[in-house]
Amino acid sequence: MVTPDRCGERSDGDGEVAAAGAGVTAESRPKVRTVRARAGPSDADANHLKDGYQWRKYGQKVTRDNPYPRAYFRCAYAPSCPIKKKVQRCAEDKSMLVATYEGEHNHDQRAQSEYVSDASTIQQQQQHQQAGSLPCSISIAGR
DNA sequence: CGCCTTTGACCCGCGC
DNA sequence: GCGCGGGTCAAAGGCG
Repeated sequence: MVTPDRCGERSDGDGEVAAAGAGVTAESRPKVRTVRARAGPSDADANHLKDGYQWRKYGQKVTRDNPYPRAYFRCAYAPSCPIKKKVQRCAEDKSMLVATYEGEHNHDQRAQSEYVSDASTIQQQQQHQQAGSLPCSISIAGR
């Protein structure tokens, strides 16, 4: 897809859900990471948004918040993964996808090596996540 | 043969 | 107490 600006929107550190770190403590800051990714008009990006993990779609529902259907994904690589992923489009920008990651992965992230050419890069990505700044791990732009 | 995707229905929780 | 919304699970079909 023509999405060179992979980090065009950046997740500004859970700015959507956590409402910025302004006085936000671990209590008001659940393990929810909201990542905004630019996707093409095609649903292919939303249906197979590969962030480095294997996801299995387990449901789709249309909410009143968004005129577009919201997709629910679970980690298919590790059934015991407590993480949950919700993907929905921007009501104002159908070309933008909002991925909400609830929880953390319970298994190794080696699946990410599929899209990362260097193992050391994985460590950098993990460090970035720990730091709280999501480096736009979405690789939809790679398509 | 295996895995993944899609649709529908059901259930639970919260709000008024 | 009732209603609405959201979320999850299950089954079937299709494709690789």
